[in-house]
Amino acid sequence: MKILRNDQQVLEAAFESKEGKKAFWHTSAHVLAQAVKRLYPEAKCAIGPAIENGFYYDFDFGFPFSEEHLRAVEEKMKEIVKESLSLQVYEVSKDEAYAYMEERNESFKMELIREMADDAHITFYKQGDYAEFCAGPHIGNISHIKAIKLLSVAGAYWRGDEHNPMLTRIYGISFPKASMLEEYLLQLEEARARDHRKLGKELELFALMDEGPGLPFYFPKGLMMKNILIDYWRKIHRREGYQEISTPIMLMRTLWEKSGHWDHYRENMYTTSVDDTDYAIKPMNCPGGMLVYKSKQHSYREFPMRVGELGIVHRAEKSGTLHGLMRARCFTQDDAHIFMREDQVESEIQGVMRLIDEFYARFGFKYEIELSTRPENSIGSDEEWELAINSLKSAVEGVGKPYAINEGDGAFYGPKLDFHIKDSIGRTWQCGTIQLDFQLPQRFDLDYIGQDGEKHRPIMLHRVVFGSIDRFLGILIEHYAGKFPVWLSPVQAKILPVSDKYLEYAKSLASELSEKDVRVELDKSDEKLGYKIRAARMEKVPYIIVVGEKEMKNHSMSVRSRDAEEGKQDLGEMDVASFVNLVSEG
RNA sequence: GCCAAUGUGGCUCAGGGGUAGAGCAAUUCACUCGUAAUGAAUAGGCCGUGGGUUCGAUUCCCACCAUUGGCUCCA
Repeated sequence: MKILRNDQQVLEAAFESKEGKKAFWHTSAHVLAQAVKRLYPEAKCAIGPAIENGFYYDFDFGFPFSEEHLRAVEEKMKEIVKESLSLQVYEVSKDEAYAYMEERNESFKMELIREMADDAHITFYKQGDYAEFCAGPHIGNISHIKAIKLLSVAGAYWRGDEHNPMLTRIYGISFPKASMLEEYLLQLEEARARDHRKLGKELELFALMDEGPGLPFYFPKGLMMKNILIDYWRKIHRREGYQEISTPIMLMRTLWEKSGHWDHYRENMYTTSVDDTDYAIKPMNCPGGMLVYKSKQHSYREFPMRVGELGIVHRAEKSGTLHGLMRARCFTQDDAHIFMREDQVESEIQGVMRLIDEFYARFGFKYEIELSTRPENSIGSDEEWELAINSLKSAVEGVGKPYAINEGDGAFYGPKLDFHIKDSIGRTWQCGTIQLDFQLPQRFDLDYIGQDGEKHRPIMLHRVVFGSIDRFLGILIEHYAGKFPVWLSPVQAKILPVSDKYLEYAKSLASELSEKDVRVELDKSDEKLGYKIRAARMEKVPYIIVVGEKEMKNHSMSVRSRDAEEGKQDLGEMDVASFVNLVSEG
């Protein structure tokens, strides 16, 4: 066992744990507040917790807080840390605590204290001239904070409520070692290099234009990828017995009134009017799907009836929330509605779970499952909710997957299972969901003829696997950092003639490969081979094909793989058939 | 929607009250080339949009639009 020799080593060891980091960052947040109070005594402190990566503190400065102020605060923090102040802990009564904050005019702190029990003993942490009440824990001395970086300034509502005043939130991170900060900043850079908006532009996949905020334009390569994802989706869903429909992008107001969207979702819908009739562009596919179901009578013999729709939906998301393909105003959902009898619910849910499992495995995604239960403002009877939650539970448990319960986070019309995928740099994204819905079948008065010859109401579930295909593509871009697997690459191979003399041969090779369904591109530029290779590598094309004198003579090609790091980039000379094989294996 | 920042050729960015600059990309010419950048030349911008201040604005001020980082929201 390693023997720890001094405080700093103990601290560094503690920093390895989640709790250790939390204490370290929480203390850093206090130092941040201390620095702010020294520079701007009039500033009011709100709250300042440790977060997953670092810490933040909310202040009311009473003036616009800029990047320059941020740098000044960071410098002040570094100064304070050098004072090597120890943290003192003591308890005071509620009245004493209140008096202390009142004296300093800390109105947010006062509000927090007012809400505490009258006989509460309030713990204070104090370092030098700065003290505040806090549950802790903290590190013993601020001198352990060897590296500090204040990362950004942001607005944040007091207590997270948009009706409250907006405070200035300062985000920062700190470490017990300077090298750890450097490493962290490198990681941030890596994440930025993967940003799907940056790669989307560089790889010519998609773009967002000023003329359509949140409305993505797909370029040929991006649409190629989207279509590949759709082809894969269709193949698997056909195999699983899904039918596919398409419903109009715009429908009359009366439909949306019936579905409840006109009342509950109006502010997110784009509307228009034609011949004095109101229309809405669909924010969801379900109501259209209901009309398709109702267009004929159904029998229990058709059940479970799985109806998919790759529907384009539009939602008027608030301007500040838009984020590339991840949060857009227009996207394609891979929806499906499954109509069934009560006794089919569990096995249908398991079927969807297997499908999701297969899909995510295709991309190497690990995922976690969350079960969201009844929220406060919900509709439906207790029995319905109980049945629905129990079916979801027993379905998940039957499959043997672990899951977390997210109490009260279900949709107002039913509980749901959410699938959170984890990408290659550890970030999680909510994609798939399975939701039971009692509301729409009722609102649309859906029925089927049962074995007993009577009419019954079907049970319906909504489900998506990709969620939004566009968003999923964005996640894939970041997950693979643009180095897509061969089957997903918009260009699988790029042909580089050694010089113009071999251009004709390169062209004939290109059409030969295209005929064999290899997505191939030809570099016609009059440049040296080294230049073309560099260009092709920056495009992250999986295979680079070089053709010159030798290849022309042998009717062959020299293939080089994108994976140069492992020293296996040169795959040597091969004929068309072997290359086509190689590509189809990838 | 709210807080803060940003907006300069296709891209990445510099500049700055007197009418704009680099690198890459593009085009042309020469070279016809064997595994990460051949050389030279040319062209390309109403400095996000609209107002204002000024003899003069891309630069300063205001409004708007879009983007970025957050908050809120995310049926």
